[in-house]
Amino acid sequence: MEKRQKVILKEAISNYIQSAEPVGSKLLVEKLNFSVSSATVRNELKLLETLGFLKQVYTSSGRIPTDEGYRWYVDFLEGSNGLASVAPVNAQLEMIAVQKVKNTLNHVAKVMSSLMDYTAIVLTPDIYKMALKVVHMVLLDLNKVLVVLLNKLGDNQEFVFNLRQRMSQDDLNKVSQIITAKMEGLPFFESSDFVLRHLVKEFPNYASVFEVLSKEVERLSSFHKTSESINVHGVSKMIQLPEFKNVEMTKNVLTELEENRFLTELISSHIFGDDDGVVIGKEFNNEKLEDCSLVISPVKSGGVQAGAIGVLGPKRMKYSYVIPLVKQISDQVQHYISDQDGI
Amino acid sequence: MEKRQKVILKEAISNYIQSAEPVGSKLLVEKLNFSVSSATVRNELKLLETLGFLKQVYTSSGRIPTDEGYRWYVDFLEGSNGLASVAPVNAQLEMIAVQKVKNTLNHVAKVMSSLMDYTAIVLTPDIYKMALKVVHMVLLDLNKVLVVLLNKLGDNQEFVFNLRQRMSQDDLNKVSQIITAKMEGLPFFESSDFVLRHLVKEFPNYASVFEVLSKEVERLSSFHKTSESINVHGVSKMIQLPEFKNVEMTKNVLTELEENRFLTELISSHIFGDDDGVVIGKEFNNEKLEDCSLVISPVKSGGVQAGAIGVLGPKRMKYSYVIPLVKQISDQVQHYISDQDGI
DNA sequence: TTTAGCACTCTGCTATCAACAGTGCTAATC
DNA sequence: GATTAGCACTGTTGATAGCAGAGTGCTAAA
Repeated sequence: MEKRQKVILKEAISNYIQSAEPVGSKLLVEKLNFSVSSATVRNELKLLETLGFLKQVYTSSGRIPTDEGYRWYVDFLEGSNGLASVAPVNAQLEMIAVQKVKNTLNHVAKVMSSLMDYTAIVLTPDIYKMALKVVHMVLLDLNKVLVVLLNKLGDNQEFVFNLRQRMSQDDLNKVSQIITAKMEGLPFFESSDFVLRHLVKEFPNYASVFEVLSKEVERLSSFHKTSESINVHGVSKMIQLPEFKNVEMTKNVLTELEENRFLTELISSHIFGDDDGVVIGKEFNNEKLEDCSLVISPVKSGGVQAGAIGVLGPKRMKYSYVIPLVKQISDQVQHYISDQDGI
Repeated sequence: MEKRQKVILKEAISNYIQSAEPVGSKLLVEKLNFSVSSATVRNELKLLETLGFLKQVYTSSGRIPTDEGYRWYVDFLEGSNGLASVAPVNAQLEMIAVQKVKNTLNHVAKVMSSLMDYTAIVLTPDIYKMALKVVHMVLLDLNKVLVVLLNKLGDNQEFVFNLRQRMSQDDLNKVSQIITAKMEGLPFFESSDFVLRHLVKEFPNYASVFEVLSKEVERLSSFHKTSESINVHGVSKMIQLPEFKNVEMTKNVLTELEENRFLTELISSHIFGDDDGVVIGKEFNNEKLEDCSLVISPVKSGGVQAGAIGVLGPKRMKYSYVIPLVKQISDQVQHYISDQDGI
């Protein structure tokens, strides 16, 4: 592609992103201060159409970008330094200090959604894959035990279960030590089934606790697997955008946001891949989201996956703003999380 | 109002609820197997319109209910035994056993939304008003402390804070005992500021912990006050209903569901009132919700407020199904919660 | 009190038309 | 060979009109 074509394509796409109106040759000549006529631009546009970057809404309408067009645009922005640098958003993020990672990320999503008209998404840590650091068990009530799992990330997670027989806090301390010794470094929910069964035999006097705990963890796992680990903010602003006049599309997108299994898996898988973290239209491989785009950035802390933040909007998204914003915020959050854990 | 008028009004409203189409005199005669002509029904309809229960969409269209009409209808259903009895929904609710109340209620909302096309809302317990039973503090890390608040309801809530100086678990146990002794029965977040300041003087050797804790609680309070205590399921199904063709209305409702302060307060206040738990259209005193209705039922456990479940839908809601359903489910949940706490 | 009959009103759909934005093509020009 | 002016052509959009249909309100009779 020649330089002029690139300039025209870029201008056409960024114009459409702004106006949501198909752009024509005349407008482009004006915007670009070109010394060529609209007819020349028309020829170029036609070429860009055969290349698959632009399309017409109807015969002899102006052009709008195809998915491939957006993809080229995003790659172009990322290649050249077309991405605006975004000022840190300290002010609103400051209150996030000491918090559980999950709460922190949810708050971040709220702040982020206030900075644009799209939907902010956070994926909170996958507790199943987290390496255990230490287990604490606290006797809350006569027979109610709070289990606190502290992972290597410095983040904690709790759940409660009922004992069948009375135990003292001292006993629970011993049990906690036993479990910690066996499971340190392992992902708790994935390994506990095997380990606990083993412990039942090894420590017959605590067999009852291990059995109950084992069953409880199993039950919790199946419950957690079906429950949300995704959090969403700013839907109401997004659906005011012109593309959401289409009720069918709106319905589809909201459905995917509510029954979030697809998005959860997509984001999870993208976190570990090494792509640019932008998914455009058909790249979702999901009809319900084919009019949308998603910008994702993982949040790590001390080399461990702490979660991810992302932005879902129409394909006609202000990539030049959103991409650096998401990166900026994920960087900041990473610092906050690392700081508070002293890693 | 005479009997025939009541029959006509009831039939008109329930018909509109089913069809979403204005109902006319001819249709009513058919449906009711009346031995009178459509002209007679027309006269009655006119009367019902002057009484304020029905209105026309335009001159000489069929009738649709006014807010007052819906109100009459709901009161009528509740007065007569027009409310269908709903079979218990044990199957899906069984997995909720030992869980924190918050998780339980969220799960219930999901199940409930699967039973209809409206939005299920749950309000989780207001931690600010809960009477404290006991405080546990657990040393998680070198300087990280997990605070566990157990309330009279048997429900627990945790938060984490960082110590300024090293302390042993033994010290923390003492501190926990001191706080528990002072604050038992009080609402923790509302009282802790005052109590903790006092403890700083009373126990100089623990002054530092009490100070840090005090600041932390203050920070957490302001954070929690702005955070959600509401949870929502089934929006995507609801917006497929014909009333949500109107984009403006959809936008309004989604906004209120996202920035849920209004709904949160409304539901909270209704929990303690002694009305029937149905809010219709203008009764919201909120323009954004004036095309909606809300059915709420509180969830109590051992005399204490544990939260609330509700259903938000269009005014044209299947009250005869939703009202008993919500009550049925809230009863069931109440039993589950009470059972698990052994109260 | 009820009803048949009729004029009247407003919607919702379809067709038609003009304005217009923008294209594609051709032939002329640099 | 690249560029451009000119023009015919295409499809959208918005306004307007016409028409069938559903449903009412009113009147006069039963």
